[in-house]
Amino acid sequence: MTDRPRQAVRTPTLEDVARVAGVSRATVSRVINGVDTVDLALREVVREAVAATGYTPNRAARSLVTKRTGSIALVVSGADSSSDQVFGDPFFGRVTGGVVRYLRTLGIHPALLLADSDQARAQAVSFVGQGNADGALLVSIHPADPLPRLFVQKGLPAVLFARPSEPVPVSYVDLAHENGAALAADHLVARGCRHVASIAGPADLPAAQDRLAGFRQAMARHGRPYVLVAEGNFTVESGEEAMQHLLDTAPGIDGVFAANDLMALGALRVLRQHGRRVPRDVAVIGFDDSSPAESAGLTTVAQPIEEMAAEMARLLLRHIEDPSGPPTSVIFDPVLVVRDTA
Amino acid sequence: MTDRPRQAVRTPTLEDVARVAGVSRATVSRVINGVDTVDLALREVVREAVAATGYTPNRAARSLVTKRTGSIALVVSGADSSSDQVFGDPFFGRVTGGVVRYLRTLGIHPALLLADSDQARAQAVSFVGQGNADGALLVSIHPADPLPRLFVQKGLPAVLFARPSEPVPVSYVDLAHENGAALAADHLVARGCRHVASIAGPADLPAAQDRLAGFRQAMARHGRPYVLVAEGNFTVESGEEAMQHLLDTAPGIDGVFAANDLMALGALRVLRQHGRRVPRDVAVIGFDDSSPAESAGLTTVAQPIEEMAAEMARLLLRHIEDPSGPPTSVIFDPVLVVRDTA
DNA sequence: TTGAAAGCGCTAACAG
DNA sequence: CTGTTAGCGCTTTCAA
Repeated sequence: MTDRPRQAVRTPTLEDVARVAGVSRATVSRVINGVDTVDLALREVVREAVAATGYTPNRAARSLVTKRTGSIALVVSGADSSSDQVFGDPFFGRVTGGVVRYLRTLGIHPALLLADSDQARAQAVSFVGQGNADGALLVSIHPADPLPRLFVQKGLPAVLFARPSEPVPVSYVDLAHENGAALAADHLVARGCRHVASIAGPADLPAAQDRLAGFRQAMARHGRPYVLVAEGNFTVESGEEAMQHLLDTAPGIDGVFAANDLMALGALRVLRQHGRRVPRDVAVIGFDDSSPAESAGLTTVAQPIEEMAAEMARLLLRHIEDPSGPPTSVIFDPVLVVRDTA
Repeated sequence: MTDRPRQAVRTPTLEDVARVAGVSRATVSRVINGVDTVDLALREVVREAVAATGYTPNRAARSLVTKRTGSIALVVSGADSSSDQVFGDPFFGRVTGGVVRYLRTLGIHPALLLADSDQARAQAVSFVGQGNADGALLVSIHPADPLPRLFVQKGLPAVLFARPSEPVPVSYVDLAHENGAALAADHLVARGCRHVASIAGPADLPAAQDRLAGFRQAMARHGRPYVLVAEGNFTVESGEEAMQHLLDTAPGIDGVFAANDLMALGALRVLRQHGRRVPRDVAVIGFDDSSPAESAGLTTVAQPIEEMAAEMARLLLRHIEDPSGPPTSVIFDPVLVVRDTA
């Protein structure tokens, strides 16, 4: 209690630990970094010294010599225009939550960037290019986002959420969209639906195409090679129009699979306007398990977003660890969430 | 085209710039950092050398000597339990967006932390305590969050969104809740409402209290010193119950101000169940301008969240710049968004 | 006004 | 297996 340091408490350094432990700085460094060529006894001594001094590595100093920052960037890439509310989007929210929760177990906290213009994209690239982060997690709303390519071209470690629409040699996590659609198909058939249709998403979206293909294949397996399809653009309105069109074409429809929840919700509305009871007359299944789906009681196909986000981070860390490793993709299986509409 | 460097392109350092400019490292450093004791001519020479080399400061090296990181933490502090979806919350989304957009103009990208447990809070504190960030932006869902105090106790720069429920000597931005409530009161009165009631928020929430007080005061100014009040807890259900209670007590009600949108939505539902037409029979105003309010066409009081977020960042940066400055608060004025319900 | 030199705290050869 | 030594790239006295 008598000999406090004269000045404001100086953060302990390696030097201090070394002195307390009676070894050299290098040895302490080795112990800290888990190099296993250190005598077991010394290891213990050092550990105690670390505890005694309350030492924590200085990241700047370490970073200066290792050329690594130990942190990563989470780049959220909305559409260039309507990106006003990107961060409020529950999808981004869940991805972000998954990433943050996983990374903090490793003591790392991602830097958040928004890439909603060419300038912002350039900024994001140079942010990690200049070594402010060791790599980037890229979460785009648009599969044709130019950002992935920019990172790959500079040789910067990056991992995407969802396969890009144009092939880029980069790691990503994605959903087995076909399987999700198959889940919906199986459920509809099991319910006894005999006249099943699908509201598909935009043709330029890989995910939308996969969902449609998966649905068709599954229906074919059930002996229904032909499926009536109307195309929407993932909005509620387009879902309404598509449903209207479907009804005009085939009034006897008793099952609908929409490629996303919003369109399913639109379909629901039109169906009810036409006096169809859901699910009794017509069963409806969406995709995404978004929050409107939940509040509307929509049966839907869910993706394990948080797990996918964590895996994304894991992949990136591995890439940073071993930059020569090949691009990898990890595909997750969806789950059917049965609620009131099917 | 002939003399490329033999190895992978080395990032240019101060040394390189100095050589090109024909001056010392120190001079370049001075120019970079805007020290104005440098000869104008030299200044120009250095600038050209910087441009020629494509130099960018190495943050780790700079940080090592200045003891500053040049980055800040954005700590999102949900309730300890139900924080599953914090990042999906549109409120956090807007705050985050505002912060990110403002900071990126300064080339800084916040590290995102989630403080949803004592351990996570400790981690957040030590993250900035150990110099991984120069300060923290604290966005709590709960005004009694212990986090602000933890930061203040350690003397770490922090700025809050919203005044804490217990006084803590810390800077914050907040809304003039009273004024917002007054806006609602004025609007109701101007519409001709004669029997006005309010659904208040939880009594332990400063904001809720301010809203109620502001509403009462404004009504008093309009010669209506007495206002019927029912208390809710900011959920839709509590809004329903409160409205039911209000209707039981005073069936002649023709105007309702709810302390948040969710309760207003609940009120709306009950009102309609009872055959009241809105806004003809009863006018309803909410608070927050949340997205459900928008989709429901609810008239509501909006806060300029993005601007508040930007100001929060500005305050923090100023604090980091001058740690001796006193805590400051900046209060923003709300705006009435008139939609269909009043 | 400018340069030389020290040193921030750490890791990584390289000897021993 | 351990210690010595040399920097990583930058800012900042201190002299000149």
